[in-house]
Amino acid sequence: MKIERPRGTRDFLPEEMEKRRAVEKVMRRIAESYGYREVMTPTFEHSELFKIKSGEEIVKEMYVFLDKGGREMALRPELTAPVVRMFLDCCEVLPKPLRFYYFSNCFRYERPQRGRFREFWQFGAELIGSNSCLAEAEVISLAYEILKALKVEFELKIGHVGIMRKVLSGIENSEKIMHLIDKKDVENLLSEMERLEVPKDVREKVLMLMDLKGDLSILEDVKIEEADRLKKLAEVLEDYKVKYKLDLGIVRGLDYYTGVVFEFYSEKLGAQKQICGGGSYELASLFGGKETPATGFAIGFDRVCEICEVDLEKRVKVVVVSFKETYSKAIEIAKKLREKDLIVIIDVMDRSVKKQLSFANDISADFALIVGGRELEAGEVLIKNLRSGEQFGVKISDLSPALFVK
RNA sequence: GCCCGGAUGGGGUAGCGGGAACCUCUGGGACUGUGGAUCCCAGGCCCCGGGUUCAAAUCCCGGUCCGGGCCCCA
Repeated sequence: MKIERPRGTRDFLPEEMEKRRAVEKVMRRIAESYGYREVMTPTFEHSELFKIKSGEEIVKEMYVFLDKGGREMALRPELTAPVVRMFLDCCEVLPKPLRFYYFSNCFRYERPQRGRFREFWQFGAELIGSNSCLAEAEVISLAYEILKALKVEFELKIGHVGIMRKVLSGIENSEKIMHLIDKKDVENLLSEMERLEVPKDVREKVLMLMDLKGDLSILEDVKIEEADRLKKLAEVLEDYKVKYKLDLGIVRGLDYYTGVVFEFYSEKLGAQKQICGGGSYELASLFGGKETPATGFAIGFDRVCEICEVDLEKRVKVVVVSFKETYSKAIEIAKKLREKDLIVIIDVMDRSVKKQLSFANDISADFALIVGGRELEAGEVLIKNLRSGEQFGVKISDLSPALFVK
């Protein structure tokens, strides 16, 4: 019986890994250029951590298990909660603000489909300790620059939970309304507001705000304090040269969001269009720590990999071709060339010269270095350019990486 | 959790009640010191379990996995 890969997981072959690593490298470099430093948290946490953040129901969507001590654990379904937990465990006294980034795999027990897997990767950043719109703008700019550097085509939508919350303040059970607003489910929204006996002026305001989309000017007539915050944020984003679209219909029902919320979308994917999401939140006090404002985002790494373009690092690949009687010399030469940063591959199948060259061709090597007995007598080896077919002898003492330039 | 479609050598496909075929691939050889072409030899498959039938890759049921969508999306 063959053992199969678990549902919703993937194997990555070298070609794909090379792209993923290249993408990862771009993300890291940009995050670091903003002063963000990498952190890493455990693959699993007490399931309680995620329940506190997202509610009891998410247990259904998590990989939960009891450890041998009977503790209930969960494979992390996301990284914001663990990072905040880590912050409370050991970083509360570090100079604020803290700038962290992370890149790790996460696990969710969901029905897989395009762009959605049970094991997936998130790249994200959290700026902890500031609640200013300058902090929010920086975080948005970081996500924006990363996606731009990867040549992703996207749309950035920015909203603010405070505005809608203000309008709905005093209305009981407003989470459901917020949820329906986020879903853009107008029909059910109307009936729900009717059921909750929401005053007419509030209903009209909700519907009006929901449809407000566009640039700064849409906020002109919104006379709510929180709108001024969004306005200020928008102004700073102009300085960052970030192109965005305000959308007050983006809300999010969860209580820990405190202000700005934003989402990046790409039309190149299927049903799972969102490639990045984030916002300002206050989780520290939920987890039993001192109230601490923070802003962060998480990029769906797998989705971005599907639609982005990166330059792959090209290292010169050389196959050292040898004969039985020259094999030990070939190893010696291969060793030297590897130290000079070339990729050097040597036969381990006791193959004929023909097969070794054929193999070099199959793996798209750039050069073959033929270590032959006749040439060795003159202290030489042959370098063959596998693209052009050109071949010439060179003294072993003169072997330098410069000879292997495509 | 729900709906639709699918699963045939390592990869891509044909067959859709009665001989499992093709392309590619992998290893070796023709050619024992020179790759890409050609030819030869070898390797390996009907997703799993049950049922119908004289006979199942083929029809039926259940499961697993994949793809698309719904729900969800922290």
